[in-house]
Amino acid sequence: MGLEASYLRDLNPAQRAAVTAEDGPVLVVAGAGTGKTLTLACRVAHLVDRGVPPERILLLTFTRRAAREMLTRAERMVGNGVTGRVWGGTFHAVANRLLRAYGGPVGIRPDFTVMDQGDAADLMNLIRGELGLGRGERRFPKKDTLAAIYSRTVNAGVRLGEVLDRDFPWCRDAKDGIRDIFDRYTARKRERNVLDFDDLLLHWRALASASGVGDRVAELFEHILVDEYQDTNAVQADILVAMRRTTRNLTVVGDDAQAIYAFRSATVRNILEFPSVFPGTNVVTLERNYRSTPAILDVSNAVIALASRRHEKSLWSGREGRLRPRLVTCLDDAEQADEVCRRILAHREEGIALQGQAVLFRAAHHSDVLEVELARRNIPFVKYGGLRFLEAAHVKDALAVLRILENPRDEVSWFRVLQLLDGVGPAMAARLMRTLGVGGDPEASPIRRLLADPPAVPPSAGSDYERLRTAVADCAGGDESDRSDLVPPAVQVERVSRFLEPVVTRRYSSPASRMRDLEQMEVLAGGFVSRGRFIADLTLDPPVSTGDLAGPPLLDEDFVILSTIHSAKGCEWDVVHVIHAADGNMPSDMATGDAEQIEEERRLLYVALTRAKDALHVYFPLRYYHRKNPLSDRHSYAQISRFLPQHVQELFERHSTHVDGAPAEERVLSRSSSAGDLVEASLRSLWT
DNA sequence: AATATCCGTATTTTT
DNA sequence: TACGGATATT
Repeated sequence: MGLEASYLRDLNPAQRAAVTAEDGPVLVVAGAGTGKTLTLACRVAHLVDRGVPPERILLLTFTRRAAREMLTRAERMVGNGVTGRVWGGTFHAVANRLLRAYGGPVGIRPDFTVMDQGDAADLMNLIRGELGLGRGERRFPKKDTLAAIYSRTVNAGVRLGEVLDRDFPWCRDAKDGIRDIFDRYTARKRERNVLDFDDLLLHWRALASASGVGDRVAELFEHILVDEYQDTNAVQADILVAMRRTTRNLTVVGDDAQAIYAFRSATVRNILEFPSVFPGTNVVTLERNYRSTPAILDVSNAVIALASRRHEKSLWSGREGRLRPRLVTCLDDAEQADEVCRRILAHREEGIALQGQAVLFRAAHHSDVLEVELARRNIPFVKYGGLRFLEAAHVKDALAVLRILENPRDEVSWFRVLQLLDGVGPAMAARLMRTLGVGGDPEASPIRRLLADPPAVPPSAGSDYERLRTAVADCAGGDESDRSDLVPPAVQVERVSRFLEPVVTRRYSSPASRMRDLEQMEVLAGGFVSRGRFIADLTLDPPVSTGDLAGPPLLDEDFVILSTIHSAKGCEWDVVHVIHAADGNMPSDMATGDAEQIEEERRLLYVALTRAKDALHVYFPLRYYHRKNPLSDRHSYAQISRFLPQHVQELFERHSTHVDGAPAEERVLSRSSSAGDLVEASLRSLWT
């Protein structure tokens, strides 16, 4: 055995087997906290060490953040600056790059723009309106539903009828209309030179499967590595098969117990069937957990043990410590927020920085009350998941202006931009678009017409309109030919912000913080030389948070992470607080349709619990107020999550929040007015 | 008559 | 945030 790289010495035998596996297909089944990231990073380092050119390695991850992290770790191991040449990123980001470079032969123009989910929904809505659907006496699915049906249909490769029957039964009657919308939707994207997220995958598959160019693309890479394989869908699996037609060097890593993206058509079949799709697969299983204490692992194992499909591996902890996780019963959401804040501060007193702590929840709005409480106590936080930077209305407004400059045929963006003008609504916007020639003749130049021969607008819109024209003129480089790249993207964002400022002030609440977001956007744009690249990158890898209730934390400042469980995938913290562990929230009422959905919700709780290294707190509010009137005392009682039955609860240390010495259960009794169901509910919380 | 605007309500999870 | 429905404004 020759000189052994130092990074190999620190691995356990299973990890080392995965890292040093021979060429050919490798499946690494890696339980939570078993050093999966380390193993993958090591394998990249090992391949580079063995002489594989870094630019011939493709590392596919679930987020760009994950790719960056792994390549940084690999860089520390080999330390010669070459890992920067590895192709790393999400399936979507890599598709974007490959299609621009090699897509010609399959009919892709290199200057396509990328539409995100929201844009796709907007285009669906536009078409829905054109076809006059939804104006009849029967209800017709709304834009977000249409986008969801479409995405599910193409990603799962299942016929529309089946998708409707299985997942959207209430939309079955609208099938004909939906088909018409989908027809127009695909035609429209093609005309406008636009790809949505699903197209990126579909066209990559087509590109890789094509003869000729497909071979060239497949041969770009000697090795392909895929993280979070349990959360890939059928199209992504097809892409890998097509990309591995000449060499079979493919390493996939995943854990079927952590599959939480079935709603996006991901299927664990990809993992289960991998060895039969790629015969001769070397299967390595990682079962030793380095992350969590034994007590935390006991609870996590107990939760996943109840899954209907048994999982093969059982995690064991390599760590010390038997401090039990805490299960805390609270009176309500407010008291839960109060208690979480107290525990966060108590841990900080013990020396665990805020950065080492995270609060996890099922749905983005579950942290609303907590966010207010954190702000009140001046505890800084950053929220991941939920309303993102790109979903904020003012950011979409700015992006829409950039989009019409980039692609003057982008009618969705025109429609949005024109309605920003004071006194212009949908009808006036549509008329202006016709006058500018947005929808019609591909040769028409709406930008030129806007500058040279502007249509009349209502007096109220006058000053907005003039500022828009100034911004467009500045960004377009002052004449009709598109010399956009002469004006740096950051300057373009600044010009657009100037147009938007009065609009933002007039239309939105807290305009100051929104203008700060636009400044943030300007900073982001500073890293780009091309507007097109900036827009595509922003769409594929948006910044993760907005919310600045507690002020935007500076990089060197300490802050708590608030995150949806989905966004917490792959992360770990010293202390984890899981809130709203109530039935209806976990599992979500929205996901109790069939057994498979409920199983996914169970795995979601499992993912949340296994993020914790040293301490775990699970909180359960007893009562939920009805939304209608915050002043009224109308409320109902929750049950603890069905995934935490008695014998699992016994693995926790149980607590109730106390105020004036009375535990939450007793205060419910003393405060409540009507007896019967209240007594029953509060008693139930004692033994369920 | 066409639009704008206000208000209350419901909102899963993400590339 | 985005909708539906009601009312206000041009």
